[in-house]
Amino acid sequence: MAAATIRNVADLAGVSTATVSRTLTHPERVAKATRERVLAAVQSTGFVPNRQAVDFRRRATKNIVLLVRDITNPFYLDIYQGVEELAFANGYSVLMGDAAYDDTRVARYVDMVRNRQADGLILMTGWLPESLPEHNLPTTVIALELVAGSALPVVSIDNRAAARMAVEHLIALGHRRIAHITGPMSLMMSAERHQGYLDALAAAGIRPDPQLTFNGDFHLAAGGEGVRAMFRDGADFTAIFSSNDEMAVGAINELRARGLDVPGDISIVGFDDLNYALSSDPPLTTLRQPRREIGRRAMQMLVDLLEGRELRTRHDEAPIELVVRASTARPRNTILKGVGA
Amino acid sequence: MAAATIRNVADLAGVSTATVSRTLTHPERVAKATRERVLAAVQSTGFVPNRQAVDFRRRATKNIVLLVRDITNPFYLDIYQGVEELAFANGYSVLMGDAAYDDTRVARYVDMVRNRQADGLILMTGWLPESLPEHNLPTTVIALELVAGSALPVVSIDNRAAARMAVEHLIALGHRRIAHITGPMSLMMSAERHQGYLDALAAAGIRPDPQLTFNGDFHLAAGGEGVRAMFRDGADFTAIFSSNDEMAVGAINELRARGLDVPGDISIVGFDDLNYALSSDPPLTTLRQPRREIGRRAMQMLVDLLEGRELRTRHDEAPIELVVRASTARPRNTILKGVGA
DNA sequence: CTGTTAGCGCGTTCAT
DNA sequence: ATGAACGCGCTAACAG
Repeated sequence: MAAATIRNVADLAGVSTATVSRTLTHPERVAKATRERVLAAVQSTGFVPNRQAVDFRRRATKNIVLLVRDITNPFYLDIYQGVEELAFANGYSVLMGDAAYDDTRVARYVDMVRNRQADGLILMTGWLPESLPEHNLPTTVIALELVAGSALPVVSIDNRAAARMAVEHLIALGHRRIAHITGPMSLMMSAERHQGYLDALAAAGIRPDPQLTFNGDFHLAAGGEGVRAMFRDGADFTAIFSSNDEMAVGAINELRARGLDVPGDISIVGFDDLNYALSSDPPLTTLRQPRREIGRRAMQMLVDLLEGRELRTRHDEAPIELVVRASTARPRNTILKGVGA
Repeated sequence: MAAATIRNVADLAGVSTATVSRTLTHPERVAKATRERVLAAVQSTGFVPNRQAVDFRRRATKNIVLLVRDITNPFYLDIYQGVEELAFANGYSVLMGDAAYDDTRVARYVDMVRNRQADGLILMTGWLPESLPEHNLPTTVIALELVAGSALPVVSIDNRAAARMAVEHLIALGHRRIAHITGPMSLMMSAERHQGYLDALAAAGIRPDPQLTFNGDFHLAAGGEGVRAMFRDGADFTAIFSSNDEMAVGAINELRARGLDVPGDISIVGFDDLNYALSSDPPLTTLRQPRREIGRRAMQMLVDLLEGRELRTRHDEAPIELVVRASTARPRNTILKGVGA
């Protein structure tokens, strides 16, 4: 049962291959009678166009590459889902690539697009190898993981404003000694979140204490390390803003191990709203990113680009929401003087 | 800077396109002098073979589809990493598909292989639509999520033996009233794990109590539901074996909410060793699956199949390890009569 | 409206 | 050892 080709269909229907092709791609340009004859032949042969041949001829693959910084981060899953959803709706398939913090891997995935294995690229690495100037890139959209100094179209969130919102929540509860566990400072978003933290402090007239900033790496262990480091330095704080949920959980576990209560002794706000946030004990107050929606928008942007449509905007910003759960409360032993609630 | 074609190279080197092609694919069949001339021309034109044309000609795409049951499950991430690692090393790319528990989606991804968008398939759904008899499948390897009655090559673990190991650990600690929160019983692995649970009980001469089995669905909430249901039924137990970590965490949270201590009052063993297990409080005793290695092996098997090599085995079994952490301990108020430790 | 003709870019016979 | 010629399966330009 070798797959039927357009030739078989043409012979069976008594027409040329061109007519079969037309019937399938521009049915309105074919006489009704002919069309029906062709369709019947397609049916009876079980003909399915060879996608490889079609794509070769059209010089398009209908594949796109979604390149992420670190595939083991569950964070990307919902984004993938959003991307896949819109890709599917537009007839595209998604190739997921793992940059794994490695320049050569990024380069190879970019080459896949150049070599016509894919039509476009959604970049979520947060960086671009120096050897790859962006004007030399194929059709690309950046999602979420901003690349410093890039002029490529992007779908993101306002990290600075979001971080500020989180810290303002703590301030409104009455906290003034607030620590920040950051992400890797080489990533633009980490710097922006730290800036938002500083913004909130400044707006409340709180002088930032350098001892209360710990540079983490987004992994669980960094949360505990941060807490340990700050205690070792004799730091004094009643709340922590962690730049992601994973480190927040690490921090909670470390605090617990030291006999401290969350939020009784220390309040914690995370960032992301992963499953972690819900399954942790106590459930985490955190910033929810509309990940799936971000995936959708990025893919829509890429499709628009690929099909030559005008872009509504080159910098799309998705909304962030503060989800208040049980890991934040008023500080103990603090007399609130008309601050917020 | 239109991309150079083989024609340009041939002209520049003063040879035929056939010779250029040969130089690139079978260098030994070309005279040294000619070869060097061709290679120089390749250099100076910056020629890179058009992958689409090559693949079309060779009738291969160098893509494979990794189809998972539910993409939002972080469980698959490490497997993906292993698959991608070996794919990358062998010049393949990975298309990750989300079956989302939906027959038509499975069929669609299978069609992608049929339509030559990919060369092969790694199936991790745990089921196959009835409309897709497996003899009608493209080159396929099953990983981890066994399909009942399938004869396809597979990389998996011994779920039954692993579950037995977990329950024996509890028995060795002195537990005798042990509950089991299962996965969806429509999945073969859930049934196997339950069988392993029964095996361990039987070997220890413990009569299984139907009241102590709760059918979950692998989601966080099911853990809590299981605990609630068993308490409502007046069940009496000192330990729980949960068929995955996520439900184990759900169970812990529910027990805590009822003022019970883990492992003081109730011991819990999970399955998978996801991040959940480490980040939970207390850290979870669980069964570690070598996920990345499983991914590697499955991809190696698929590559072997695709390139016509002999398979070492059609049923590869990866080793499982019991990781003892802090969620299990001896039962309170129980006098151990020479049982294990 | 339909058929003929001409490739897309490459790998591979089959001669030489 | 090399080149001419062919074809993978399909679509698009051009006639008719």
